[in-house]
Amino acid sequence: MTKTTKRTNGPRPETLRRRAEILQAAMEVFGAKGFANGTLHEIAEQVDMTHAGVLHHFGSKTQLLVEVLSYRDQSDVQDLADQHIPGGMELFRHLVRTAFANARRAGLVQAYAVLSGEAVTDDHPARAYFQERYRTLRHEVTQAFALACQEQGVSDPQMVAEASAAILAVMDGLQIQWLLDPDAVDLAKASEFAIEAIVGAVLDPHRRVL
Amino acid sequence: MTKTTKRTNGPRPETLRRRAEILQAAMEVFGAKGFANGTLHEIAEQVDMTHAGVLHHFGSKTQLLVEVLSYRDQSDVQDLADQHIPGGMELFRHLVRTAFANARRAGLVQAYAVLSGEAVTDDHPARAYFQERYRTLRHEVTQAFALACQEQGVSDPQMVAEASAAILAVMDGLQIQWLLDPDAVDLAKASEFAIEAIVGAVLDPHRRVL
DNA sequence: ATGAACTTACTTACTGGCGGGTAAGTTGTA
DNA sequence: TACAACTTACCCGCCAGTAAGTAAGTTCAT
Repeated sequence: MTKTTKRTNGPRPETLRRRAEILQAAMEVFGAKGFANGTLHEIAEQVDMTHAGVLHHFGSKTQLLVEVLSYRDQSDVQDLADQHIPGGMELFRHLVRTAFANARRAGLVQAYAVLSGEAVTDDHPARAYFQERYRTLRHEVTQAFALACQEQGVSDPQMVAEASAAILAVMDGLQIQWLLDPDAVDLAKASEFAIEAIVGAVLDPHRRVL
Repeated sequence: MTKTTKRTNGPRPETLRRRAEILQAAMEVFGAKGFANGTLHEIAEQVDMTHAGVLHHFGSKTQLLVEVLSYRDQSDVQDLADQHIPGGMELFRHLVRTAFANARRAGLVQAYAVLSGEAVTDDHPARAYFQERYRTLRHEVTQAFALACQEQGVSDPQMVAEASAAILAVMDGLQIQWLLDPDAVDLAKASEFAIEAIVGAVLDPHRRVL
């Protein structure tokens, strides 16, 4: 087994491309119709295949969803590989930039909005994924706060935890309002404002307005 | 037709009670499973009926959903009839109180979270409802800001619009995180913090943190 | 180089179950 | 008598999953 190990060849490159196409189509369909309501037939149609063909690659609809989610994460990580993952104040600026970028990617935004909503239903296959995702994101934001706070000589873990969750929450919540009524809400600007407000409140916590 | 006007008697009180039971059950099922995934059978079961019985009252599954939503609004309005609808700063305090109350009503919270997520899918029957709902809520919050701002001599319609959307957004977004991971997020406290931060930023807009 | 042995990427065809909707009957109540 | 509130029974279409077949490609021995 020196060079020509007869090991099961990883799938051919053409196959990999095909799978990526399916994942892409699945993301679109689940985004447009939801997981429960989207059908394998519709996904298959988009890549000129039968639904049985899709099942050949992914085994089951549930498995397909799982792979859609992890695939997207994987490519995101890859995109960030060259750039470094920003920390401290730079992270907040990064989040704002993301909001601006999202305003031009309604499809993607809708997919995450729909699926995260569905995920809170009983025994949903994406529940674990979103649980983990939020946990991770909150952790990252918390770290950023820790760095920023220490520079400013502030420290209040409880408040930072609340603020971290809140920042992710505004972004998500604004997306829903924006998807429902794009003209009524300026996704990018509103996200920027809210993030700034929350970060500001953490760094300068001497206020009581209510 | 003097006393015994043969006018279509409003449905008998017993019937009204039965319908209310169905609406209640439907809210629970749609909340637990989503609209697409929840079944008439399951709803009917909860009120000891067949699914055809439910259809007898509401005609179709879609119609049932619509009536569930308007029914809930109706009772909410009724509950607030004695109390006055708060305005100005009092509204923000009211929202915070609502968040505290919601932390003890996971079922209701889940129903709204699930359905508002589903509503952004293509041609969803609840889309119009949520569109209108958010429009109304934003308007109310905007009014409250207008009042509070004029007391403080601030005015920036653009900012107020963003802040209004943002406040509703945080509340919704936090609900999702909380439903996914109740131990990781303190719904009430985080909502309070975020609302305070955003209101604070509007009333004292001389800051630039990013 | 070539053909046999095997694997991969599908398709066609079928199934089993479900879920919403409908039609026709049954019972109770005004 | 007439209508309201159901139930039973049925239909139809959809959809995930499976099984079996086929046409390519890959591997390998010769």
